[in-house]
Amino acid sequence: MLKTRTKSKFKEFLLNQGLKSTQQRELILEEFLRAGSHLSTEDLYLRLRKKNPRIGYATVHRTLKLFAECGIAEQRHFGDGQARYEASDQDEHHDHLICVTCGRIVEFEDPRIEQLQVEVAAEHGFSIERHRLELYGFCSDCRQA
Amino acid sequence: MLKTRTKSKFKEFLLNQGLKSTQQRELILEEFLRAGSHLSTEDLYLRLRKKNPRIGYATVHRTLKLFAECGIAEQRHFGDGQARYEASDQDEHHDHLICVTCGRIVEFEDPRIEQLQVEVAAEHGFSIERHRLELYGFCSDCRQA
DNA sequence: TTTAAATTGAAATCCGTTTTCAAACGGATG
DNA sequence: CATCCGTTTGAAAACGGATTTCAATTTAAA
Ligand SMILES: [Mn+2]
Ligand SMILES: [Mn+2]
Ligand SMILES: [Zn+2]
Ligand SMILES: [Zn+2]
Repeated sequence: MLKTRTKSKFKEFLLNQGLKSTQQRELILEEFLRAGSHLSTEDLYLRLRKKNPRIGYATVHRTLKLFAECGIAEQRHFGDGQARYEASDQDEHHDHLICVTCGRIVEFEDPRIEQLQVEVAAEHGFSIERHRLELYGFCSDCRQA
Repeated sequence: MLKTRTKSKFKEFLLNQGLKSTQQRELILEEFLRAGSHLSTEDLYLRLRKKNPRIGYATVHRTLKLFAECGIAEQRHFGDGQARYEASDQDEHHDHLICVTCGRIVEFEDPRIEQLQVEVAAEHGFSIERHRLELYGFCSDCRQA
C-alpha cells in the first residue's frame, strides 16, 4: 500500500476512535514504513532510538498494536518467542518460508493451498476465519554451505 | 503408538543418553499417555498432583522436553502463549483445525496440501524441514449458536 | 553397602509483553 | 492566545510462561 494512503488511513482511524495524532505516532509510523518487514518491537524501537532517543519502548509497543487494530499492520509469530509486525498489503494475503539457518523470510501465496484449506475445513464442519502456514527449512544459500 | 512400545522407547532413550529411569518419569509418562492430547505443562502437572502431590512443576516441564527430544511427544503452539504437547504417532504427521470459540481441536492430514507445500518451497529454492499449518475458525457447534 | 552422578522441587530468574501512574501533550473552546 | 480536560507518554513495575539454580534426595554402578 502507498505510504501516503497508509498514513491517512491511520489518521482516519485515530479520528474515528477519538484518539490523538501525536508526534510519536507519526514518527513510529514513518519508521515502520521505511524499515523492512517482519520486525519486532525491539527492532523498531532501536531504529527509532537512533534518531530520537526520547521515544519509549512502551509507546512503540502500543503503537504497533494500534497499527494492527487499524489494519495497516499485521502481527506475526515465527516461533522465536517474539512478535513481529509487517505492513498490510490491503486485502492481499501471504504465507511464509523461513530459513532455519539464516533466518531469511520469503513470502508466497498459493491459491491452490488456500482452496484446499477451505475444503478440508468444510469436511470437518469448520468455517475458517484465518490460518497460519509456515514452512521451515533451508534456503538455497544455506543448503549448499 | 502402543503404550508399551512408547514406554520402552523412552526407557531405551534414557539408557542411550546416560539418564536415569525414575519414579517421577514413569508417573509422568503414564499420565501423559492416559490424558487427552494437546495439553499444557500446567494441565499435566495439575492432573499428576491429584494422585501424587509430591511432584514438581519443574520436573513435569523437564520431562515433557525429554519426551519431545526422545521423539515420543511433540510440542505445539496454538497461539495462546503456552506450549502444548501431544503423543507422537510414529511417522504420522497431522495439522490442526482450532475453533476460536470453544477451543476444540480437530486433527487432519491432507497429502495434496503437503505436496503443494514441497512444490512451493522448491520454487523458492527452499527444502522444507518442517511446517506448521493451523486453521482457525468456527466448529459446527459454535457456528450455529 | 558405598559412591558418584543424575534428579528433584521450591524458589529464583529469565525475558518478552503488558500495565501503572504521574507528568506532558493535543486539541477543542472561548 | 489561555484555559481546560481527556489522551498520551515513558520509566519502572508487574505479569506469565519458560527455564535455571542449588541443596537435598534418589538412582544404579561398583
Ligand atoms: Mn510477510
Ligand atoms: Mn495434534
Ligand atoms: Zn538461509
Ligand atoms: Zn467450537
